[in-house]
Amino acid sequence: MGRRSDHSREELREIIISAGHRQMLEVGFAHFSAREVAKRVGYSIGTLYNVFGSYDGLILAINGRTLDLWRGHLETRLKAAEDGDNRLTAAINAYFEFAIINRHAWTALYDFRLPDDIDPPDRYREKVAAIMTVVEREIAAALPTGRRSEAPALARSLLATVHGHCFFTLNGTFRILGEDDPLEAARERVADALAKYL
Amino acid sequence: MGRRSDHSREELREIIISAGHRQMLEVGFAHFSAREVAKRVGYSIGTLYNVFGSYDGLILAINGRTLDLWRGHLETRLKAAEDGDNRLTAAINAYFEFAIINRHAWTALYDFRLPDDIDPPDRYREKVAAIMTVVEREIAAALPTGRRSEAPALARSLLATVHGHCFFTLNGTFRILGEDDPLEAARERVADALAKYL
DNA sequence: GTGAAAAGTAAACACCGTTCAATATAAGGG
DNA sequence: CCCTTATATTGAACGGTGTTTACTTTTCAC
Repeated sequence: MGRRSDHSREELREIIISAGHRQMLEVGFAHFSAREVAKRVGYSIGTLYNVFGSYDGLILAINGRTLDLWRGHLETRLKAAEDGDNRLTAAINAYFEFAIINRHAWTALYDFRLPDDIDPPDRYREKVAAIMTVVEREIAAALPTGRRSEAPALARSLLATVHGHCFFTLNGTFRILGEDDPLEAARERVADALAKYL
Repeated sequence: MGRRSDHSREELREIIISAGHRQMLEVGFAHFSAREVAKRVGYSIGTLYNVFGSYDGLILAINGRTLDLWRGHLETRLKAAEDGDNRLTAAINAYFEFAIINRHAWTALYDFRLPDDIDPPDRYREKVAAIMTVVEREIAAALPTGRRSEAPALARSLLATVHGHCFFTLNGTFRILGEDDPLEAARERVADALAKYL
């Protein structure tokens, strides 16, 4: 067959990413299969390769979708935060909440690694940076006006801090170690880091 | 063939784990192959399955080896720390150092996930707990005598904190975000958490 | 209409984890 | 020493994977 009248290339890309993302949510990175995605969208495996170039390209697109949704979730929760709420607490909660609800897709963000000598495409980097921007804004708002220049570095470090707690929650490490309130632990670490600015 | 006189079952297990660990170091989790390990040790793929039961069993054994080496590295560095050195700084440095030197093997600890409904065998959990014990001891020593009971929870949380920084360093997230001294950032977060005890 | 460009196909390839009937060796009792 | 039994080991077979590529079909501009 040749071009199908019902989908432009851009639409097809979107369709495949949606189906792929859904499959990632269901089966997780370890059992994800490009062939299975092709079967689901009713195209041949060859077409997937024409559109995404490689398996890695497909995964990057799917993980990119997850990053978009994650940032959206973060911003929604922050927008819904009432005045007087601790916005950083809301952000940390949203971080965990998204990861837990979208367990397999979130995990895939870190299960997948590009070859050592290849770095992620700009589109992907921008999505990561976009999440960082949200966090940075909140950290900056929590700092005294005169020390806002420290926000970027602190935000990176606190993102890593929260990530560590979230990761250990989802990969079972905290279960082994007997930690039963990792969310509270993460909030405490963030509070500790901000305490010295008061 | 039948039993080979030169290796007991226990020795064979050891030989396969060693070769497997070496291969993991070289090619990483994504390109790791049980068949390739079998080829390297000169046994058939069937024998590997007799010894380890499954692919997951083999990976667990190899990751267990990595955990053993990691704890050893930690303890060696702590033993070498001079009096007056900040022992926690030494521990954090050792954490990063091991992960960077053994990049692929360390990463495999987190790339691999058991099926959702199966939890790791006791032997594996004990190895994770053993590392935790080392960290806990150091955290306890850094706390005022009266508050040592808080050490376990704090140690878990700080382990997650350092892990987050180390993970973002090795998976490239920090490169995307422009962080160029993640080790220092991790040390600061640990210091922040301990500051309130002074 | 016609022909070039775009879109789509699926067989072929080389790998993978997994199983299992067949086989080879070792150990032990008579 | 032989024969039995338990153990150790094999490798072909199976169904799956990502990837390539020669091929066909469709679309669209002229």
